[in-house]
Amino acid sequence: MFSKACEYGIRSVLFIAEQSQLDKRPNIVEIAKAVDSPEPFTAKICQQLARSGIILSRKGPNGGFYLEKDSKLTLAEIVACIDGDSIFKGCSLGLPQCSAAHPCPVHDQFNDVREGLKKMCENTTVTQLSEKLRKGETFLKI
Amino acid sequence: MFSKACEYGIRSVLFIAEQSQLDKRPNIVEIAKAVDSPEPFTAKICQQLARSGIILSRKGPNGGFYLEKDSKLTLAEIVACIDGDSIFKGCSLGLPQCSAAHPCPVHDQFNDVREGLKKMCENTTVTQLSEKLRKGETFLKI
DNA sequence: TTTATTTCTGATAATTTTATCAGAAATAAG
DNA sequence: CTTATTTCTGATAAAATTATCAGAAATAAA
Repeated sequence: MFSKACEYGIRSVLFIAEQSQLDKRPNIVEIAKAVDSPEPFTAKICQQLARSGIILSRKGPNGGFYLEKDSKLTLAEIVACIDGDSIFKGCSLGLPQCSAAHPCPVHDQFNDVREGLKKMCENTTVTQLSEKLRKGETFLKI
Repeated sequence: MFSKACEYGIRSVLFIAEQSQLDKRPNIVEIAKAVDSPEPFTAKICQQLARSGIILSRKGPNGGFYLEKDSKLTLAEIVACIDGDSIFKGCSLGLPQCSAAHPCPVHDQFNDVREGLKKMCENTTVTQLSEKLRKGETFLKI
């Protein structure tokens, strides 16, 4: 459903969010270890997210990645930053011109699924998810 | 959401279904033209589908691809044949062990979406979709 | 001001997916 | 039986994604 980059990206942001709540600023080594992802690739992804302002970063000693204190970040924003919004918008059969007026054969069927996915991603906040993580109710690796 | 191969595969099968209803047996050249896909790549995909018994094929003059007369083929079977069932089953964050007992942070949220997608694909038949296509209510290219 | 630490940047490599090609195997039709 | 047509098979090429690496830029701390 998502690219590997996006999977690593979401996992990384959730870990960063959890650590931010504890006033920590994990670096790439810690992040990659925590979410069990390849370190240099994860670095690329975090840099992309930081460049887009999705997460914040600080260079130098004791630096790392972190989130704004009252971040309202949603899953949808992370996905759109890494994979683009074709998963929310694009035609399931890859037709360049697919719309209600000129629908592909599965347009109606997939519209519901897609709309459900979109709404869910827009309504799910990172804070909300990292809270469960902190409580040990959910897991980021293995 | 789906791979290019799967998109081409679904489009091809829908065209084959439509033509089968008219007692025709389109060959690869006709299929690729009708669904606007690269011919050799489409051939590979149709061969894979034929090998799996999803569609039928006949070699030689006047040969091509076709469907059983009373085929109950669903979208789910095509997708599973080409992309596998990870879209229906796998963890959205790519964790190898993700379950209700050991859930990833988005397990519950995505379970609903995934379940909706699965049900829809299992309940949508190719015949049903090709019927609309035949009536000109839906389109396979551009 | 120097040093250690860390993100950031650009180049490169490996793998997977997408796409192409040539020729063998099968088969219907003449 | 021969020929033309078509699927089928295996090899190969191109592009995209995934992954790695080396060094520059920034910055906190000594």
